[in-house]
Amino acid sequence: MPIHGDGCIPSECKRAATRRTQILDAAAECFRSYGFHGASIARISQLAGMSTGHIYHYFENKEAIIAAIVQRDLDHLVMMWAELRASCDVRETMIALSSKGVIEIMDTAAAGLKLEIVAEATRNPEVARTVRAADCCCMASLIQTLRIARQADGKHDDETTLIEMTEVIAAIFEGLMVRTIRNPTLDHQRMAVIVQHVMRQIIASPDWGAMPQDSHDMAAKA
Amino acid sequence: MPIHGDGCIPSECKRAATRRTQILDAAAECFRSYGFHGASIARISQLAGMSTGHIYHYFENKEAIIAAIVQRDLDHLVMMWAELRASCDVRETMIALSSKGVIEIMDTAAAGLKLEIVAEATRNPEVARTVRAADCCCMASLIQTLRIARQADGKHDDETTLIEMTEVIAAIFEGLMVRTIRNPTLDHQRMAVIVQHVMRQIIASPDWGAMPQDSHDMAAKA
DNA sequence: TAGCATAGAATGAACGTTCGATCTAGAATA
DNA sequence: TATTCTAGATCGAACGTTCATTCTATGCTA
Repeated sequence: MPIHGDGCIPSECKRAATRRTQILDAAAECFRSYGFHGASIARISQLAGMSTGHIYHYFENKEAIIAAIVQRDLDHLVMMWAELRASCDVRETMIALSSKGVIEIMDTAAAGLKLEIVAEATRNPEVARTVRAADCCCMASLIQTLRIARQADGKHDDETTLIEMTEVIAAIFEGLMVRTIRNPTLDHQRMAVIVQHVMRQIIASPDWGAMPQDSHDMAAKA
Repeated sequence: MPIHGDGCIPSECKRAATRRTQILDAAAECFRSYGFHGASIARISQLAGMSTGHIYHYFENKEAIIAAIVQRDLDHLVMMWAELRASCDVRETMIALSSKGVIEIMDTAAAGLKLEIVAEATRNPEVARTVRAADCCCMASLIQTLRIARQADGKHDDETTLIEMTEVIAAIFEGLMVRTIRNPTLDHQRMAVIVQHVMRQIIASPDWGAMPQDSHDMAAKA
């Protein structure tokens, strides 16, 4: 059993943690370059600077490495949203940070791994569960933040409106991740400005409960 | 050489086309279920109802099958946009069709393959080229459509504004594709209504040239 | 009979994983 | 302090499997 129990000396734990991080960094890079299934343990171990067999001291199998990468990536996301929610002037912070968020989400290398994860979620139930759990956390944070921002405008919405607004915001951000790959000529700075504008619009918009609940358009036929 | 030249009899061509379609359908299904690299020729051939070796009569190798799948998927997309542009009452058609578009893009099975393709585009240059060429066509269609829709409102925008609005619209659609995977509880019909609303807002919004060209916010630090 | 369609076995490379051998650093002992 | 002991860290070869691709043989059709 490579996983250390209670009796481990701190220095040993630290070494193990370092090794694990090494492996995950190498794996992330390989997954980015070759995809989850295209990346081999041989390549990962080579990039991590250790033998192939040694990988199995820290991870049960390749699936476990994928799971750990997904978890680590999503943990980072959840933490970011928690920080935003902890800010004092939520409304302006939200608008200001949205620019930073756009620049970050449009980073091509990072986008590659994120999309790999989402694609994997459509076929790997365990990855799907992890992704959805993290999404719940992030969305809850964002909903809470939006609620406070809108309350600063004297608006008191029902939960549904907040959820829907949050979903649109999330869709724009995650959509930009896809856009930057489909269209690499996209001006990131300009998109950041536009998203700020859209955020202001959404924060200032009237309660979406007023929107028609059903439509008699072409969607009904589908 | 398995690729047939000019001298082929129509019935043979038809047979070959049918076989090719069979293979592509099976491959699409396998790529959806296992990913590009996780899907084996053995599985594809089994689902297509033929031997593994026979696949190579119609495609040079696995890469060629991937390329053909990507091409076919994108051709369909390009055709859809061309149809929209050919419509007479462009503005209302655009708004009405956006609902249908939302429902279609939120189909989980189809989303899986589309995301697989985008993820592959981040690491496979040939797939990237195909994806970007198709995106150019689609976006040009959408820009032209938006121009006509806004002209119906008496608005005459410069190219940059149209491009930017189009990118935001595209981001929302492609973002919803990701959202429906991250959050399967999302109400598709409701999202269709909301997107219609957003489309109306964008078509009616003033020229985005008025928006500040640069921002002195946190994005500048990045 | 000529030529294409098809099957399925054969091939060699690459894969994930296992395993026994070696190394190393610190604890225990003398 | 010098020596021995020991457990985890590390290696790299080996295993069985699966992969993409090729090859050969057989059927079918015109």
